[in-house]
Amino acid sequence: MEVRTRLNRERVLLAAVSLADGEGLDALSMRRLAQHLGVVPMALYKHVANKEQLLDGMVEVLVAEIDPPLVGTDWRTAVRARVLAARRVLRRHPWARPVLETRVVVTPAVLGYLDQTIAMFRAGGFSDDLTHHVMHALGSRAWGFTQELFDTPTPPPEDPAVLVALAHAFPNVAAVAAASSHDSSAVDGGCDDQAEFEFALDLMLDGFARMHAQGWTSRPG
Amino acid sequence: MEVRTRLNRERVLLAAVSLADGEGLDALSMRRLAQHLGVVPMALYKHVANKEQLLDGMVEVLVAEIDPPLVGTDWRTAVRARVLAARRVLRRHPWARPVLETRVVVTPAVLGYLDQTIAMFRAGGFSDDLTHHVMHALGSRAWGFTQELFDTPTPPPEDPAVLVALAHAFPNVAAVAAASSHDSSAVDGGCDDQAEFEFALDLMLDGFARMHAQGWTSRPG
DNA sequence: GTCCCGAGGTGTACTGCGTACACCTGTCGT
DNA sequence: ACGACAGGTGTACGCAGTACACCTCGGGAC
Repeated sequence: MEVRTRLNRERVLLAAVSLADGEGLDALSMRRLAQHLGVVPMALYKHVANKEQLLDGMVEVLVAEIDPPLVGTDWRTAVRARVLAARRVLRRHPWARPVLETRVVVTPAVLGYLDQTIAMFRAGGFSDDLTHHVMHALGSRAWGFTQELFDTPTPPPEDPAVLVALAHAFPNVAAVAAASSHDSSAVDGGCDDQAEFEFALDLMLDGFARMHAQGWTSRPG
Repeated sequence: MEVRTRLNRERVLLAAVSLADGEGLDALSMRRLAQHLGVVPMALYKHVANKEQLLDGMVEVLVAEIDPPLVGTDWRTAVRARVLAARRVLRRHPWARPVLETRVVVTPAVLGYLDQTIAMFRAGGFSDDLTHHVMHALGSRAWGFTQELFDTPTPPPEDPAVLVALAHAFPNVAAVAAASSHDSSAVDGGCDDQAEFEFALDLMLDGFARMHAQGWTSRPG
């Protein structure tokens, strides 16, 4: 179509991100990506080794979008802000979660992010031992997402009779679901993801603070 | 080969589980599954609607393997035991985590599991409100797994020079990794997944207990 | 005993995927 | 002016999931 500037790794990665943003992860095939770039599929392989490395590269782009760490605050504020910053990025790019979940090699960009997060705990006086456990406990929450029990929160069935039957078969689920839809923060019977996320995050941060204060050690001698 | 008994949904699901157990999730294609059953691929579609529902069915099989809930104990013991029971099942079936992560509809089997777990909190006197938040906070941990930051714990590079360079570039990661490999519970420089899991689980259960004791409510009025 | 009907198994075919491999082409250092 | 080589091309292969038309039995109704 237009004047086709030379391809390069960055152009490929940005196009991939934009395609995944716009049309979803399923639409991101090497073929479709090439088409978007006005190029033949195999041309991409001159810039990324394979699809796996394309996805790795997309994660690089992602990480670069996360706001830089706060400086000059206590560990808790810093960690909380950083995690929520990561979360904002992930929410802008819905494809990011499944992609992160399936990464298998740790790229330097990812290592850099982890390093900065770890640095916050260490700067806050956490022992390396405790920091290690704490990072594991955070798990994917350090990226700003949680694996929910299920993605779609039980699409309400058309037939009210079905709903009644469900409520009968699973009374506890029903009761709790009812409680959550009375919640003021919820929009329409669903629940507020952000509030749930922060609830759990603060729960963990509280726990971390307490253990830190008590001089916790993995060797309970 | 042998006398081919009639196919049915259960035989298909069990064969799928066994194939995934033995050869990994990647090897589980409709074609290969059919082959294992001595049948043509399209025959499977008489018993499951499509691959997605095959995977849903495999989760049913999984859930059925989880030990039944303890009765007559406090909520904390019951929840802890149940989650660890789920974890044992998941560890027997490495394919289960990625499959659970990608499920999109909630089948009755899954709802049943959730219902039982929710019941434990409610029986322990948790408000429906708190129970709701607590279940979200548990997230995938209720299934006995956590999304780790990355799967393979940084395969140690052959070249020691690379390792030194990495340690230089990411000093905090390096320090914490070093601390974890001194840990007695770790085997060979890696870290003990089970210990990390229980650490985080107990952290959350502690938090839950504290909030419950304080009569926590989502309306901080 | 005959017949038919429907559940269950078959065969063929389509689209789309990732990517190997051989090839062409335009640019730049000499 | 030329050769090398980075970057774009074309063709092809194997594997996926699955639509659709077909065949084949085994068992109930008469």
